[in-house]
Amino acid sequence: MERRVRVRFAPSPTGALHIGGVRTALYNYLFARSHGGDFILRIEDTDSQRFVPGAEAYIIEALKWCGIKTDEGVEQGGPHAPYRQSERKDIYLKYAQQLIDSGNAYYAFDSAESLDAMRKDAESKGQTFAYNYQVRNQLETSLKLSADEVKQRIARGDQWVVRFKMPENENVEMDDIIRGHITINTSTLDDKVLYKSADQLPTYHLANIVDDHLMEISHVIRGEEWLPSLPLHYLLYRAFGWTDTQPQFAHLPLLLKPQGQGKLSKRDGDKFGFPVFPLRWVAPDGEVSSGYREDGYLPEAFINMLALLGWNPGTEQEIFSMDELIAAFSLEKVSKAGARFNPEKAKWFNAQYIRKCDDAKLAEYLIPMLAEKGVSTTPERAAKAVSLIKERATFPKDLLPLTEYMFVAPSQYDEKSVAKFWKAENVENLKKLAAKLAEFDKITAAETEPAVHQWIMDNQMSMGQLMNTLRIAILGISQGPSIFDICEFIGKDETLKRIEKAIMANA
RNA sequence: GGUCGAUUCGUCUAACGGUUAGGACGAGAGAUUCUCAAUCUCUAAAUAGGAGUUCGAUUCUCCUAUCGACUACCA
Repeated sequence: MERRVRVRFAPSPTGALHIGGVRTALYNYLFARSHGGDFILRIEDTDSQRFVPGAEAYIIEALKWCGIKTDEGVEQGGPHAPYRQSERKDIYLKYAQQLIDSGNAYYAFDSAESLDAMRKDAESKGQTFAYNYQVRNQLETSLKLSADEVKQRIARGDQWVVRFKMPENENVEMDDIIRGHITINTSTLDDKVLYKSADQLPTYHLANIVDDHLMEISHVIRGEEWLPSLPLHYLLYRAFGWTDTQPQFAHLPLLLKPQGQGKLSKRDGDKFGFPVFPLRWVAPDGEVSSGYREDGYLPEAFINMLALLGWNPGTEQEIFSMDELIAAFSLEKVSKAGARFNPEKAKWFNAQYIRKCDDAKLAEYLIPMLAEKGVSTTPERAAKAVSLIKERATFPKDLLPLTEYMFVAPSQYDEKSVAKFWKAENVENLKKLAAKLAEFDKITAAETEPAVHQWIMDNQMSMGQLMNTLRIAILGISQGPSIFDICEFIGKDETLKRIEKAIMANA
């Protein structure tokens, strides 16, 4: 009997979501959709210290921009609401108590200071302090205090936490969809805190297992940084008696910095000239980080690029729509090693998507940019201009410099181009060409161009020299799409005017 | 330090015991064009090292090296 696929993306609202987090969300989403399952957004705000206002709204907006739609979550609610752990705080203590009653957890009364002291002490001896089976019986815990003593201490307001009682010397056998079988001995693990006294909230470990269970999560797809906690999580499921419905796990490889060492961090984005965040983010301290959206990346390109960072369908296809990603995605094809982020390839993806984009859609980017330059035009004209140059653009902002000369006559002429082509003979021929062009009712690439080419050959002029001289007169520089396409676009009158103006200006 | 994980061109990756180790980005060269892009063609570029297992290892095992994650009353 197959369980319904239900996955969750469970970020902490401690800041902006970086692209590693977006990729985790994406893989969860792709997995859910490809199995006809549910994608749930749960906010894990159990750390009251690190909570950042605005972070949750950012996460929601980022997922929307990416086209990742949530089926249940903080925004739309659902059968397991609420989806914000701070609003679920009442349910966790009960489960912590259940673990204590079954002998799988205990109260510990150590103060933060005494733990610190023990850590320092161990460090000074060159050892690492671990709160485990070796030390827990020497410390103040409910394990050695009587039930009454424990009650009294809690009643009188002593600080306490609930810790998991990690079994001694037991091999935990685990399976990961991406990494395969993993074994670890519990003696290397410590008694993790499950419930914090500081803010009366569960830690990640407890809240995570309880909520995944309650929300009937079938697959946990998360970053590799969680792999070391996997045995704890397995043991927690066992302690609760939930092993039969325990989700399957898949730990994703990390995203690495483009240069140097280490995983991609929130700090290195703008240092290397590319964003690490999907959207622009202004931190509470005022620090601004750039975003893919604001830098001109199309969400489809961004998602396509991200999907292929650590996953590959095994074919040579590289351009995928979201639907195609859903159809092709499988966790088994996710690679095991960390992936270094490549900003150059990200640009290439964007250029591919600009090219695929509708002219009318791109015109929507162009029109306001032209307006800012004092040029007003129709959507049709803008779309036509875009169609001539869109394969040369990487970002929407490239559209303006690429089309501006189609709307405004050049006011200056590129020195190098002039030096190369603006010669007396060429200018004479240009004047003749202007007279020739004047004979046409209107200029079209389809008819005028072959006619002019024939005329140039008949008159034994140099095609390259004359065409580039014309190009300078029309555009001011020797660049751009076919010159007759541009002349057709600006029209016969404007073409002749620009030729005349160029001759005057460069006389 | 300990535990766990990873290791194919500069980068992302394919090849799940038998291939001239493939593709893409980037780089270089050429073709094309009225120019610049684009496009097309071509080139350089990799199995971390060492032992095994096997008729045969990129692929399986072990060791070494390197990188990474984790080692909080953070997630």
